Amino acid sequence: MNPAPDNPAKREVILYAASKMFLEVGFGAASMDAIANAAKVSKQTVYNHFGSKEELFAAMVRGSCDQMISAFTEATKDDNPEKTLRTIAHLFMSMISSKEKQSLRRILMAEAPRFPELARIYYQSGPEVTRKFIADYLSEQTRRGVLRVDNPRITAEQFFGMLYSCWMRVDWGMEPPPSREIQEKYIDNAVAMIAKACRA
Amino acid sequence: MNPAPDNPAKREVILYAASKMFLEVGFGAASMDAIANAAKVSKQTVYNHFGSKEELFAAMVRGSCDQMISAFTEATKDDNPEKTLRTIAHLFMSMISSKEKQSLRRILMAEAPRFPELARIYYQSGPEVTRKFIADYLSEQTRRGVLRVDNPRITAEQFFGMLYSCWMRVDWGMEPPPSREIQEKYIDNAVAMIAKACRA
DNA sequence: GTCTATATGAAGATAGAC
DNA sequence: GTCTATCTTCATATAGAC
Repeated sequence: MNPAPDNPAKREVILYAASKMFLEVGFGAASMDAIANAAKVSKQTVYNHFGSKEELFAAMVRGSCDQMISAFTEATKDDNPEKTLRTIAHLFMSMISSKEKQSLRRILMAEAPRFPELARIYYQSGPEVTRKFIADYLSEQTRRGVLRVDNPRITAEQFFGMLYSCWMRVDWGMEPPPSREIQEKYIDNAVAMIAKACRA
Repeated sequence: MNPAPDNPAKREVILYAASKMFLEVGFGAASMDAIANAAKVSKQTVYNHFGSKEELFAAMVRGSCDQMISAFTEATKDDNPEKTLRTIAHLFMSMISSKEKQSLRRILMAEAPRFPELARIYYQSGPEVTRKFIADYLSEQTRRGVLRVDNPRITAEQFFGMLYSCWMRVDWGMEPPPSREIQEKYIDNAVAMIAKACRA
C-alpha cells in the first residue's frame, strides 16, 4: 500500500481527483474526505501535499488557466477582417466550450468573493486575453483604413459579449450546450455585424 | 418580548434579514443563527415561518424575480429603431445594475446545480424577458421593412450580450461598477452597431 | 407562536504509529 | 510520506417550557 515513499506522481493523482470533484460539485460541497477517497489516498496525505482546501483549489485553477493562455499564440492576423475575426471567434469558442471550462467559470464566479485573486487570474487568462487581442486588431485595421472603429475597446468587449451570449443560458442551467452548427451561426452573425457596422 | 402572538409582519422582518444575509455572504455561508439574530428573532421562529433554509432562500429569490418581471410593462415600441432599442437597453441596464441584483445573479449561478428551478425562474424573469422583447421588436420591424434582420432570435441575444458585456468583469470581481456615462457608451455603441448592421 | 437549550451530523484539520 | 483514529467547530434542525 506504500509503493515508494515520496511519490511525486501521487501529487498529480490527488490534484486530478480534486479537480474532478471541485468541477462536479463546487468548492463548498467537495469534502476533503471525498477527494482523498477518490484519489485512493488518506486525507492526511492530501494535507501533506497541499496545506489546505483553499490551496488545493488554487492549484487546480492555476493549472486550468495556464492551458488557456497558451492557446492564443497560434492566432494569426491579416487584412481580411471577416476572416480574422472568424478565426479569433473559433479559438475563443473552443477555449470556453468544454464541460470543464463551463464548470470552472461557474464555480469561480460563485467563489469570487472568497478567492478574488483566482477569479482575476481566470478572467485575465481567458476573456481578457481575447478582448485585448480583438481590440488591438480593430485598432490596427482602423489605422490602416481597412475598418473604422471609433471605440475599439468597447467594440471588442461587445464582440466578445456577442459570442459568449450563446453560452449564457447554458451557464444558467437552462439548456444543453449548443451544437457546433448553432455556435457557427452565432459566430457568423457577430462577424457580419462587426463587418457591416465598422465598414471604413 | 412577545408583542402579539401570530404577528404576520414578523415574516417580512425575517425575510428581509435573510435576503440581506444571503446576498451579502451567499447561501452556504449564511447561517440560520445569523439570520435569526439579524431579525432579532429566535431560530425556532424562523423555522416556524419557513420550514427550511432552502425554502427561505427560495422565497427570497421569488420576491426578487417578481420585481423584475413587472418592469417591462412600461416599455413602448415605435418605428424609430434607435430610439426604441435605446429605451429597452436603459430598462435592462437599470434592471440588472443594482448591487443586490449583482449579488443575486452570482449566488444563483453558484447554486444553480442545487436549485435548478430557481436559476430558471431568475433567467426567465430577467434576461429571457429582455431577449424576447427585443426579438419580437426586430421581427416586427423587419416585417414592416424598417429593418432587415435575418435572424432576430440570435441578434436579440447578441444585443443583450453586448449590453451585459459591460457588467461581466464586474461580476468577475475585476472592477467597480461602471459609471452611468460608461454604461451610456456601451448602449450607444450597441445600438449603433445594430442600426448600421440591420439597415433595411 | 415564541423562546432557551439541546441533539445530530458533517467537515476541516491534527496526533501519533509505522 | 503515508496511514488510522480523533479532535474541534459549527450549522441545521428539533424538544419542551411559556
